[in-house]
Amino acid sequence: MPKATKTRRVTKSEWLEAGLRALASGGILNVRIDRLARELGVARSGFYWHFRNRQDLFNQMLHHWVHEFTEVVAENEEIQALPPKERLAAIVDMVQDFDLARYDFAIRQWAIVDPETDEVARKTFKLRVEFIKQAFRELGFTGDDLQMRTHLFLIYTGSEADAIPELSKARRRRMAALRIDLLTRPGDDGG
Amino acid sequence: MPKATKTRRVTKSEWLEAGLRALASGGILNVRIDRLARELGVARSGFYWHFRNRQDLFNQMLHHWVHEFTEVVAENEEIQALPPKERLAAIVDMVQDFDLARYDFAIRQWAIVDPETDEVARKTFKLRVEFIKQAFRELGFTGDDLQMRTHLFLIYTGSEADAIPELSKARRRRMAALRIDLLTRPGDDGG
DNA sequence: GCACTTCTATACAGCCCTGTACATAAAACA
DNA sequence: TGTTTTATGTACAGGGCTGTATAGAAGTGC
Repeated sequence: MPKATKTRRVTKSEWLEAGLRALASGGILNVRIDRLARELGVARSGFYWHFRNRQDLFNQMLHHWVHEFTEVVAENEEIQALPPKERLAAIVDMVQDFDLARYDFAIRQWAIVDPETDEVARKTFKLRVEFIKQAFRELGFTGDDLQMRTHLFLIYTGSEADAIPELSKARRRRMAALRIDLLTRPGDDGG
Repeated sequence: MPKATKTRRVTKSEWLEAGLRALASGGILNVRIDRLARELGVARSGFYWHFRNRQDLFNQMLHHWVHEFTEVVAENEEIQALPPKERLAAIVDMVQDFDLARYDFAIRQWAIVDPETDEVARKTFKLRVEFIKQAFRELGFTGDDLQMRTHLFLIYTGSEADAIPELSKARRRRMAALRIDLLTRPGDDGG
């Protein structure tokens, strides 16, 4: 029988995850070390063993966010191999299933205030744009039409969870299918 | 020649506007009375003459946000009189011209943390949904298709300024026209 | 000019939060 | 078992921010 430890121990990952939770629910200003410590049930001192200071945690949270989309979606070979329309549908599914947009909101707001975050966020969003644009390009869209469909897809997919939280999963799925149909429908010019 | 006043005077509106600016750029936690005072070039004491406390300012900021959309769009008789597709285009223009979505981001994040704000924000977003849905309904859409188009329009229109800030005004206009064309295009079933 | 209202500066008490120091406990490894 | 690594609790200094008290300055009406 394992003896119950007297003093709780918290790993670096736990601090990072607690920070990310705080970021998602209240923005970067809500990420306060003493509150994370209270939430984790320990004193703050352990935090400074894992991180130099608060800014260090911020940097690592940003880094985590940058790599999440890349690793889960952009470098996912199964998704890459799908034909474009199915690829878009798969991305919508993954964003929903893994809640991949849960920090986007807070990051955007953080970027307004912090230039370094702004630069990193811009690059990351640009990467997403290129990734989605490629799918629509393969479907034959070009120019403003291509750009418009890409933005419409991305903005919706990235904001749905926050903007429409009360939808049933079934209806969400039906509407996602309809949405992808509409977004991939040829234009008036027959292109 | 008007004598230069020695001590600057700040109206209630100025405090409110400064608070809203702080809200837009850093979320509700960024709204700090001493910072507003510094920005306005006065001491904090005047604030407490106009507002009971910080929460009182918060309430009035929320109230301001609620009424902005209603007064500028929903109660605008000229817009109401337009045929549905032109009405949607006019709303897109107004959101852009008056930057009507500038607090939406921050309000959504605020609502995550504060139940009262959540309730008010839900009602306000619901009002917008009903307003836009009416236009798509007049265009003949129903059911999931109606809901899908309404959400797609609203989420995009409400997030564009934050998500795609670097677009030229001309291109933004061209893409808005294309977008409305796509969103109002009949479905596969010919309806 | 004089009272009255409106707003301001200054000062204070108090809480929240960060970062550092340091002694100590628990786990990992020898 | 003893040593090293990995955390932990407690304590302290200091800045940030809120709300209150109070006296005074600037506009407003008479």
